[in-house]
Amino acid sequence: MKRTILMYGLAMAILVFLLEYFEYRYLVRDLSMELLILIIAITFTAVGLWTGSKLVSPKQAVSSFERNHKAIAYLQLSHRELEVLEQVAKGLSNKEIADALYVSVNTVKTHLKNVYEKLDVNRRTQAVEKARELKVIR
Amino acid sequence: MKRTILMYGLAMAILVFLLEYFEYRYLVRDLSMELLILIIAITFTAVGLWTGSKLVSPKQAVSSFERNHKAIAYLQLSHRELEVLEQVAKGLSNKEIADALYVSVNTVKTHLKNVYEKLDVNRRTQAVEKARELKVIR
DNA sequence: TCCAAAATCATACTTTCGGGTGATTGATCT
DNA sequence: AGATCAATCACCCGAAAGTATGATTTTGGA
Repeated sequence: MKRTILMYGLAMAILVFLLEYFEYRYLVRDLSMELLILIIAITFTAVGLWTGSKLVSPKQAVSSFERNHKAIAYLQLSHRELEVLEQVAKGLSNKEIADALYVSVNTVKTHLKNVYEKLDVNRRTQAVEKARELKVIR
Repeated sequence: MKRTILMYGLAMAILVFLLEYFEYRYLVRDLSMELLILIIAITFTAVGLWTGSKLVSPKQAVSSFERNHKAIAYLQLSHRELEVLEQVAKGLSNKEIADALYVSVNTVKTHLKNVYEKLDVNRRTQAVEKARELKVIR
């Protein structure tokens, strides 16, 4: 980002210098003033476009998921509850989650029960829905 | 898109004209040649940036969801099955889906059974997962 | 018009979920 | 030392979800 801006500054300085020096000194008598301006205009439009694309494209390239820690804190979701919720989102059954986390099914159920309460839902599908909306899970 | 390009062409023509006419005719003796070039360069860099943002931003502004009709066709998902799947993704229960679509719970179950088979899963949560991956549902 | 696919519903059965209640353990804070 | 909370597990029960099988009606094309 900063680098792009620096690059732009540098490129612009060089271009100004080159245009000034070469075109002004040697071409100004051969080329018409209109044509010179046109060339400069096109050149810097291109520079602007290029710079713009450099500045903008990273934003859309990154698949943006930033976990909403504020929401998690607000909802008072514990670490374990969050883990279980993530497994649910992957489509696992309680049994599978239990095996994955090395706990009993009953523990998974207890965690899920708490999650449902905190998210104010009463089904795993709704919990996943809501957690996604709140950017609590991917 | 086409409009933006047209706008750019028009703006550029006007700017070239203005710069040519006013600055060249009246300022060229007051301003140094270097300064004139600098002004033009900055102006068209700005134009380039603006145009670039106009051309690029729509892509990222639109929350891109294009239903993958090929996947639907490949999976042989019927219209009704897709509808049920969408309701499931919203977190509704079979009963709620039945009410929403004016059919019996048994019908919903039958549709879901077919969906599971076609998606090669055996739970609603997995079905939603997979359907999302395949861009079959939002 | 006829056929195949889609849509509908039913019945029966098994498994999974969700809700309720209660209990133990370990860590942290006061 | 006592209070608090996260994490763990158990048992029960009813509701929901999923499986299997079969049947009827609609409907869109050949």
